[in-house]
Amino acid sequence: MCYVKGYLGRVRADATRNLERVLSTGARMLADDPSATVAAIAAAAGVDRRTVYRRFASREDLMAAVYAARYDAVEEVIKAARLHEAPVAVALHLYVEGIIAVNRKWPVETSRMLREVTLRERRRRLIDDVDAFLQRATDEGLLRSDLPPGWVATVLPPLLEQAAEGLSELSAAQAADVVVDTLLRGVGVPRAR
Amino acid sequence: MCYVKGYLGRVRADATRNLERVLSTGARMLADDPSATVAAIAAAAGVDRRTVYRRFASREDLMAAVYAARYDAVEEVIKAARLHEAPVAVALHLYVEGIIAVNRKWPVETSRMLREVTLRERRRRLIDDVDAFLQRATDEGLLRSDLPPGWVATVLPPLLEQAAEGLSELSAAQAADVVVDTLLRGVGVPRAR
DNA sequence: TGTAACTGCCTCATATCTGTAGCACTTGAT
DNA sequence: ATCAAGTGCTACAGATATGAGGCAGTTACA
Repeated sequence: MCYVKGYLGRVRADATRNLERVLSTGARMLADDPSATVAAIAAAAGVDRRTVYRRFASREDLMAAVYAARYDAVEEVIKAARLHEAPVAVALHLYVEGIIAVNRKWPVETSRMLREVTLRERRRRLIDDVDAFLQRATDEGLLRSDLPPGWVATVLPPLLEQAAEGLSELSAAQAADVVVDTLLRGVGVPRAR
Repeated sequence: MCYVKGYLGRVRADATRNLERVLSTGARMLADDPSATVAAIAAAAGVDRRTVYRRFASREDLMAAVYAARYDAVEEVIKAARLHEAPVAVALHLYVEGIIAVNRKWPVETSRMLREVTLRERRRRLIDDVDAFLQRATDEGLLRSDLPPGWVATVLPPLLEQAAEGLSELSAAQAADVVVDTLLRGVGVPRAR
């Protein structure tokens, strides 16, 4: 169990700052190498290893906190994009732009399963939300309906991941333009028919 | 140094069979979890851990052999697709289908850097080959030229990876149809203009 | 059938990572 | 200024992974 949750007393400002540093640095390190040691993460965050263990009960717990931080951001993006009510074209663009930003801030790979049940449920819900949106986008005529089921849902996450790091010189909004454009229209030159 | 390389004496048939089992099983295991232990790989291959170490000088050496096996397959695909001479549309389809098959047989993630210099050079050369091909495809009017440089090259590998495992009920050729179609034309419904 | 190659199993040393403990010290809030 | 919260440092035990040695037993090939 993470020490931060449930802690209701007074917390010093530098303590929370250190904690955020550990979280964001940990996200970067774990994204780069999922088997990064706690010592390496602590060193990169400019913090003693012991300090990490004072905040997080275990390495697994730290990872869970990183995942949770990412899921927080993703849920906010989905909420802001109003995936199940906004016009599909608008929602898609908002979602793409938001997730690219999230991928840059929390670049962790969440596909690797984690023991914590609540996290897996959150992940499942997020996937379901996006699936439902893509279904709606198909029903409303934005997306093609002649593709293998789940193909767009499968392709979208890695696409957003590549956009986050591959289009690093572009802002999230600009990168979203590229992604949505190439996703919908493809990278091929339209041929006269 | 891998024991197999440079070994010129007589080799028993079951020995080479065991070696192939270790390689392919290792590829699957390492793809699933890059930090899979040698013991786990050996157990999954139905072989003693000691046997693995008799063939490969170290864990790193085993990984290098797996990478090399994948690169062998990729190079063969590139050669068969005649990336720098065949008509771009044909070459693209052959390449996509071939790499999907390779991804299914050798699902290892090669993006993680390895110490061995020769492997990095091979990787570099493969990337350069594909880059050159994509440039030719753009010059010849198959691919759009108004996209950020390198965007297609960035997107293609993860796309082929997802196709290999996401479209598992399709053959490599059928999956290639889907990939090429959605890559060139996109997943959006073409709008009247 | 005999021989050489190969394997499985048990063991061992070494290294590394995890998680915990105690103590001196610094820093922030009041 | 004082006190409590928080940190850095050193050290330690336990677990686990890496390689390597030895030996009996088995299997392919002549």
